[in-house]
Amino acid sequence: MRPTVHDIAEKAGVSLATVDRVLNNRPGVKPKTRALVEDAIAEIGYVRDVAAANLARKRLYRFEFLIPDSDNSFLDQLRAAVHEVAALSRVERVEIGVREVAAFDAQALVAAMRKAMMGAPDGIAIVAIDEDSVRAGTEEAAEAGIAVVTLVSDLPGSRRIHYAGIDNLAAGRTAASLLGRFMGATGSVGVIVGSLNARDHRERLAGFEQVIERKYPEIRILPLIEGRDDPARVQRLAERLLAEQPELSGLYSLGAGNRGLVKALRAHSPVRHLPVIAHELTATTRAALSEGLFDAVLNQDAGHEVRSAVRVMKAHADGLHTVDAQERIRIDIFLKDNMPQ
Amino acid sequence: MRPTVHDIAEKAGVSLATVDRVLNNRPGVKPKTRALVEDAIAEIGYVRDVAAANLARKRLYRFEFLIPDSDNSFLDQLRAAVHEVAALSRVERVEIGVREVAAFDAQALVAAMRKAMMGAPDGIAIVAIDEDSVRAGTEEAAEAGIAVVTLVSDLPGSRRIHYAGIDNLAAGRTAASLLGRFMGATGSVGVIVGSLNARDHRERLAGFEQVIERKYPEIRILPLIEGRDDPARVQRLAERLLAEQPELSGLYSLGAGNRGLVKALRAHSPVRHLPVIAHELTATTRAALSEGLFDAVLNQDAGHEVRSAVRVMKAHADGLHTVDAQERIRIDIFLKDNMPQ
DNA sequence: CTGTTAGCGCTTTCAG
DNA sequence: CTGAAAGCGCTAACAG
Repeated sequence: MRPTVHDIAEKAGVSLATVDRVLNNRPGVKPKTRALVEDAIAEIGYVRDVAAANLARKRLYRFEFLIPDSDNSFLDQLRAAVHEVAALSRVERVEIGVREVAAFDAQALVAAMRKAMMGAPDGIAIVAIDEDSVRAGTEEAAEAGIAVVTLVSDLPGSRRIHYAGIDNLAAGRTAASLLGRFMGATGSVGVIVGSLNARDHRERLAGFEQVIERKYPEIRILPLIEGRDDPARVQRLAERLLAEQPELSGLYSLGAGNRGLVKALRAHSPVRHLPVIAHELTATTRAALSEGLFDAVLNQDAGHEVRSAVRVMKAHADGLHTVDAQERIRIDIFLKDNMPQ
Repeated sequence: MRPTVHDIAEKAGVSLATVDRVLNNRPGVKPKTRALVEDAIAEIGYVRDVAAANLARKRLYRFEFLIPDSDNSFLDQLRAAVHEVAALSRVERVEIGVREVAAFDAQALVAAMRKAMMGAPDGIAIVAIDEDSVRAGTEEAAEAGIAVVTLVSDLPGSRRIHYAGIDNLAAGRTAASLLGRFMGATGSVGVIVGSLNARDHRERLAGFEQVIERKYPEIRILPLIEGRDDPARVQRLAERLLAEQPELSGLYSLGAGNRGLVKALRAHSPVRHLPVIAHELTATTRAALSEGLFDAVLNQDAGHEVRSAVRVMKAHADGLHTVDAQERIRIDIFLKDNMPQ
């Protein structure tokens, strides 16, 4: 049997209460006694039974998820994932709140963070916006002992305890590497971004350019198209591109709004096939893969991200460690042939 | 507060003991009383606190992992993953045993299963061999109330409760799809298998052939090379292939023993680059990717597989459900540009 | 500063 | 067939 608090108490010749005080380093223990207990703990190789502790403590973990209110499929998945985890988690003493926040609005995000902090939760998960006001908000939370986890888009240089999302630089590099090959290492490639204010989009672009320049010097990157993740706008701009750039021989859509792109391509595809790589496996991109309109889709699994965020915040609350490999969010590469289901 | 057994007892007008008997459907309760309690449970929306139950019960989950004794990097990873999980799990009341089994030997596997069953564990994880004797062994275990999970290689048509591994057919298709493009949809492709007695290898091959035939009719598949997952043998056969097949324009290594392949390619690569796709991200394949000798590596994450197997067996033991999406093992596609770390 | 005691939600003897 | 009571490993008043 694993040693228990009773064993420590006996070995150290003190009461359970004192052991508990030392274990949870609460004040009111004479240094000498403390040392006595600590020695016993070490010698005996005690590990706390977190489940029993939580039971006695009636511990309830409370986390707040702040999700942008943008209307795109990936965020729908993210929201769905949060709600699913929330439902399942009630059984495990975790209570998850979800708040919608105006998208791409640092002020709104910080305001939402402050509001969330009022409830003194154990942790807050945010889709970060890369601005100093948000860093300051994170700092405030950290100061108040509230763990902040960034989701999907990171906030380097802040006191967030974890980033649950993919390496967007690597994603951009991967897209370039695949697309370069699909294009036969030559021709002109169009790049559709959402907004360069979003850090994840900037990073994808940087990674993409890096590899195209180094590895495919014969490929020319056409002037960027900013689709603002808006299907209608993306469609209009893509149609224009397809019409006006006869030498176009590849397309990388690194943001959202792919519904518009697919419409434009569908009208165009009878003319000639164009290698296309996009992000996030949604109903739209999935269909495009099946039809052969898209050649690859890079994906981040929203479910994994949310579960990982919860695991990390919970471990943090318990002062426990996490398995790094388990928390690394992968860049999934989907082709027509390995789509799930 | 969530309703507890006390609430049920009160509502049904019975004692805790009776509630417990009903909850764990143990005998010795008058049908009428049982119904009374069941109604109360339903009405009140009770969900058992598994942690508290386990504490009271001093529950200990015991699982046995039967791992082939082959000497290859992937199995090393798998073994390492089992030991890592074993170490971490002691804290969570799960005790994991590991036994080595002669590789590719159905008899040995069944014998090991029987031996493992003697200890009456809650579950056994096996790297299945696709033979009826193993199905029978699984049946025996199921009969004895021991859950069997297949790891890495599945055993369809058996009573295993779960398969923790990738879809090897899809993996083969994916390899074909990528390699076909990398080869420019034309030329001759060599395929190195481990052994066609292994179901996972057979399936990868089938998926590969399927896509090459349908999608790349111009590509010719050369006669199979059986490397038996043995580096030395793979090297010899690969060297011969490279020397004797001047029209060779692509290579798919779907088994292990890639160390030998890399040596052969390294000697060959100054001559001309050959698109190569292999399986499992190990030190060898990782280096080959970096060097540009391999173009892509399809991977299954041994850590995920083991953790998933444990989660599923544990949930089964508790009569709980699992999140399908979480337990699906993905086919990771690694290029030079998205290798982790 | 330290110890006693009564639980947390559930299971399990042991009587009746 | 049913119930009372003790206890799993830990925490939290409340006394001293």
